[in-house]
Amino acid sequence: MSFFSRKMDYALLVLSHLHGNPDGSSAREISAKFSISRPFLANIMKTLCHHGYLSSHRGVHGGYVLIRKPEDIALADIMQSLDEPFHLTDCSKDIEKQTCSARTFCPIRTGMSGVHDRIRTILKDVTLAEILDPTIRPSVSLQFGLELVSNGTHK
Amino acid sequence: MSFFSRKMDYALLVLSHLHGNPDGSSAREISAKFSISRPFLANIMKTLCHHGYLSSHRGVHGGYVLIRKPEDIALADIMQSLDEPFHLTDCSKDIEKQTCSARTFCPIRTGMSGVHDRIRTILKDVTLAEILDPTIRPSVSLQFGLELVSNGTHK
DNA sequence: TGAAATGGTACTAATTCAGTTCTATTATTA
DNA sequence: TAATAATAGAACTGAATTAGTACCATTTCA
Ligand code: FES
Ligand code: FES
Repeated sequence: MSFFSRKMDYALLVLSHLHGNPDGSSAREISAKFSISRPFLANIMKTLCHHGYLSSHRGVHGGYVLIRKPEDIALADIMQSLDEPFHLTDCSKDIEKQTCSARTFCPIRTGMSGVHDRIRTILKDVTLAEILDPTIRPSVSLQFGLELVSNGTHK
Repeated sequence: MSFFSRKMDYALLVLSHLHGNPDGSSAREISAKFSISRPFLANIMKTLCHHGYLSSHRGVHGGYVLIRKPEDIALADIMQSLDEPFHLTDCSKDIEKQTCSARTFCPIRTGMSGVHDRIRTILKDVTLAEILDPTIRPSVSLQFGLELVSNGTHK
């Protein structure tokens, strides 16, 4: 299984396409362009509209328009709207409610929580704007820095 | 669905437990300690043994021993051994083979590839050693730095 | 009035995940 | 030497999730 569901993936295509088409576009157009099942894509676009990413217009020349700024749409947001919030393991959900039976003696609890946070930081940090134009983010160079340091100390 | 499968999660518990028990431990012991289905856990341990993380000893006082250094076991390795290598989307697999039909005009191809790399970097970078003792890694402080910088320029 | 779009909901099929089952082999111990 | 407790290996099943359909209603416009 992929990390991102197809809904998530298709949603990013939709949002990106609509960003390039400020006058809007319909489910038919987008499904044709990317060879995606039309009714499936239509459902996804309904959901995106419902969550305030798109505005809709019915009728013959209807369609959807992107109404949120790409900089304000984080991957974590889309994920939460379409599927569910990110969590690293089953236990991650439990931990907040403190229901995991192993929590008092679990040898990986703290470590996993750190990994959880690192990935969640990426998902909250990366926006549609960066997906559209990966060069705009300073975090790219920072990430390379991180990679070099860790190789130096660790390998 | 969680990012890590249960197999992955249980494997980390197994490896951590065995690190704390250098004389080894059996599937029975570990399944009892963490309340995990014994045959399921046994399968996981077989796989870990098969991939060279553990050595096994049959018979009445048999069991498994951790034979790889925690610093040399990255999350990406375990994931690959138990499930499949990390990939962000269905297309991520295709892209290497260049079979994705949208690849020539896909508006998110480069951006997604960047996200893919960032997450994969974490999975390759974080080892069992860091899971066991999250304070040992310099990347923790670096990560906080990254968070601060990105908040400063972006929010 | 008919075609083309979204709105809403319920349903189905396919796939994956989680867990089981069974038989064989090895080693210890009484 | 027989019972027991462990791993080895493979096939199988049930449950859950994902991916995709189907249907009908409503809106808009030509
Ligand atoms: S598995 Fe739940 S706290 Fe570690
Ligand atoms: S979806 Fe395959 S290249 Fe973008």
